[in-house]
Amino acid sequence: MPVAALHDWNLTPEEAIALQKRLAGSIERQDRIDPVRHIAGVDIGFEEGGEMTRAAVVVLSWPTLAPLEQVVHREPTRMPYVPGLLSFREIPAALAAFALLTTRPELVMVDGQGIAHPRRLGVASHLGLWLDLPTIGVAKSRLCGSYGEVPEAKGEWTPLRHRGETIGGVLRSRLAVKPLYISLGHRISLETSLDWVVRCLGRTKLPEPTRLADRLASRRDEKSR
DNA sequence: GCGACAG
DNA sequence: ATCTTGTCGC
Repeated sequence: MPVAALHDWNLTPEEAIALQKRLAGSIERQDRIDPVRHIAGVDIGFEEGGEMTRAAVVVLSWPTLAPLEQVVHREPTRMPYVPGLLSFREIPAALAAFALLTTRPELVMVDGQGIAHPRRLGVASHLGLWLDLPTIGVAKSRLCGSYGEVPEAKGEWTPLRHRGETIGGVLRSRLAVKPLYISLGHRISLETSLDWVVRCLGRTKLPEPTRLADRLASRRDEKSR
């Protein structure tokens, strides 16, 4: 169910932190999710030295992984970058991009952390609460937590732990390449999250939904259409 | 007190 | 995140 106060973006860092702690308590982590026919990949980045925020969303069909729809949205950035508060900087643009979609996906993969966050509310979790959809955090680097060696074979993973909890999995998505940091965002379990990421892997490091969103976002010349 | 620190 | 060319390798 929707959570109140998610839409407040004019917060002091202290207020944002307090809000994160409260919202983290609403994250659901069930094993089973509804039947999946559409998977969205989300990538949020910045341009013009951070002045502009750009959100790209690609919807793929499952199980073919064929892209069905894609949108890009740009808007002025409202918040500075503060480690741990990234979602407040990125989500406004992501929501605007989602509003442009005609398809409502059953599963969303987001570039960034889910609950693998100091207060268990990374951008994937925050977005999942807002959209009330199952989300998975697919990060290319670590925010917090520690882990042991990750086996070399594709699909292998090691738990990412923080303050006595398992907050995610460090996944070898491709041989001889730096691993991905996978964590549940909302309405899904870690195991199911890892399953879906592995199932969406092609020949590259990133799963198809995130990879296509990344690629779409970096095509600098085109506007949303 | 000293680092670390998603995008 | 972004600024940026070529280059090594499957």
